[in-house]
Amino acid sequence: MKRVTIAEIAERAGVSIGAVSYALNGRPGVSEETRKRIVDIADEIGWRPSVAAKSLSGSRAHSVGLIIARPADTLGVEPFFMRFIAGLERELSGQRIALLLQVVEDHRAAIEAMRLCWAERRIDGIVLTDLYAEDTRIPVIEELRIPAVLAGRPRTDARLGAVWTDDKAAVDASVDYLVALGHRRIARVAGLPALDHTQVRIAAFREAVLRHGLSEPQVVETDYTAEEGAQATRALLSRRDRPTAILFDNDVMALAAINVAQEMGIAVPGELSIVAGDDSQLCVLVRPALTALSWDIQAYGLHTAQVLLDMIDGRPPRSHQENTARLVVRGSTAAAPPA
Amino acid sequence: MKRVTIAEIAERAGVSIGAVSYALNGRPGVSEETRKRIVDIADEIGWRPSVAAKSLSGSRAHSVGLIIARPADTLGVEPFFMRFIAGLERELSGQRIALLLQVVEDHRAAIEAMRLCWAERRIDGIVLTDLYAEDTRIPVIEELRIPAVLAGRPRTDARLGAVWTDDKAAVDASVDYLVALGHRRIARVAGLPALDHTQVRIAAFREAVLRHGLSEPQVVETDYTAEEGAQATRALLSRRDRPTAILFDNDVMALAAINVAQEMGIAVPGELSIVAGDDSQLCVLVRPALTALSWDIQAYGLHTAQVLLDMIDGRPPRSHQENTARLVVRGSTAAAPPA
DNA sequence: ATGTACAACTCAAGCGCTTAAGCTTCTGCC
DNA sequence: GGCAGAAGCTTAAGCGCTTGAGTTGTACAT
Repeated sequence: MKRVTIAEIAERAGVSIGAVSYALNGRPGVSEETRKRIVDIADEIGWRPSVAAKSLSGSRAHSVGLIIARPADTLGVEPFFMRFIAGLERELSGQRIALLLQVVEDHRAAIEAMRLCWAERRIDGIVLTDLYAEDTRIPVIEELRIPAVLAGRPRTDARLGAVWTDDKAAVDASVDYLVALGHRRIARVAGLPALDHTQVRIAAFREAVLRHGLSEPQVVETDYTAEEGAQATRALLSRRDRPTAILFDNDVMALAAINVAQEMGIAVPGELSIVAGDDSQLCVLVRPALTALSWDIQAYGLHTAQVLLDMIDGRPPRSHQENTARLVVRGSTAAAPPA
Repeated sequence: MKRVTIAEIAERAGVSIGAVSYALNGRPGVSEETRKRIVDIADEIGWRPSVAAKSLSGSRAHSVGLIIARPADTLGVEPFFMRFIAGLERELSGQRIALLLQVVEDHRAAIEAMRLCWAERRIDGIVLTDLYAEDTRIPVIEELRIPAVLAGRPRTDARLGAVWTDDKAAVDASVDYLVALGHRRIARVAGLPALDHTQVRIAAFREAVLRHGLSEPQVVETDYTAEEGAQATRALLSRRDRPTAILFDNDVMALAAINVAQEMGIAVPGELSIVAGDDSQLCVLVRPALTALSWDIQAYGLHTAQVLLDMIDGRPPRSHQENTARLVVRGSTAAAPPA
């Protein structure tokens, strides 16, 4: 099966292969008439550019990398990534850019993978997720000068694109809502402390609680798993002055908390209100349905891809802010129990 | 930033670039001594092959494609894909093969994406998931002669690899178990009827029910969503001779069923036993915890990649059978209520 | 008539690697 | 001594495309 190349198009059109290249790439150098003839022939014989040849001469790989650094078994539970990827794709596929996915264990492995992909000229740019407050990947990105976009808060110290959402506002809204319901003892079960947004949210939570003049804010840090979520909840609910409302950093832990409360004979939402940090189908399916912070992850992916592609095209890095998550109220929150 | 090429290695080693190529690819044509010298220099200056150049000359793209054909919003819920991908990766990354992921709406779009990727020489092979009984992608794969592996039952009509699991045995085990618990009216809420394994499982279910001499098997087909799962459950439970046990084709629908039963005042597992078709963290987190068919999806991905890579290397397509899913018994199943 | 400018091409080098074919040595053997 | 054969290289032609420099042809001003 012989490959169809521009040489064949050139021959059929009776022009040089250079002219064909100009024509097919929409650059000046050929008359509109010739261009049309060439494009028609290309369509007719079903020509497609060889990415390898394009990359080799044009120095563009026509792919971007997404390197997810998480232990494999915690991945399945997160509905986040598939949605995010679907969003990325929506932008990338239109521009004929491929998405190179890698799943690795940790940041060390991610850095190695990044270096390799870049050295092999497999990718033109990279999407960084799960940003740490101190992220070892960033210096490497800078050193290698890889176009990169952060799925998270922009950094002042780096010439990187960023797509982010106002975590502080979302936390504020949740706390305000619970306070309005009469809650005075509100706790937070946070995710991985190393993650940048975990810190932001914790800070926002502290501030909001103090702003309302409530008692000393209680925060427990976890690794996002159901196990640690349950454990944290158990600890909080065992205290004498147990909270009447808890904010969780994702949905899985919030769900685990419902079970813990049931175990301990604490009614949800009668005696305990629960707010989940991520919204997913899970929140709707469970009983009581979980009040959750909801936002458009697919749009997040889409915009992330847009910012990255802009950078690859040489435009300056942008910083795009997504809409703030909305609090979707369901059955897991109610007025605080009478003191 | 100049790229490090084999030309530089050749210069440093005082040999021709041809010799370097032979040396680095472990082919005969250079002495062991020279080879070592070349490899050392390559390591020292941090040389990495340009995939583009390799592809262009060697006619291998060093990537495989995974084109997921599903509407984006149903993707998030499925823990399947992330696990599967993690498994694929475990094999691919070791061999420096990249995974090209695409998410498209339907099979028509998937075919288009396949054709394009192949024409552009972006991929060496492809993984097919979500096989339909009549799958329009297969003729295209055959026409283009793309090395491909089916994540599903082997087809006799195609020279394709396959990695699969014995769905019939798994369904049999579930039915046997329920019958042993005394259930005589068992129903099934199946997934998408177009999917090949849905048909296999339905057939297995019918056969098992009849084998046990039970009443006419009841099967409802759905699209896997919680909504249709709930609706199907509601219909089944509204019948005069309502089932005392229902098998679901995934976990989300089983969960929806728990809610429906609660709505209708039917106790789970007291009056109704529920078995979920997929196992995920969901099953453990919900109350009652769901009895489910559990299997190693990551291994499934791993083996799928192995079979595909073998084919790409020119070995004949293999058909590998995974371990049959085990029934993990949790709180959602119990002895049948007394007649 | 001559020069200038520009559009529309052609040419050929080059991207980084593979690989068949050719060229030197060196060894072994009759 | 002479020759086959092999080991260990080098050479150069690709792979399919881009792109800067060069060429031709036409229109228009001088």
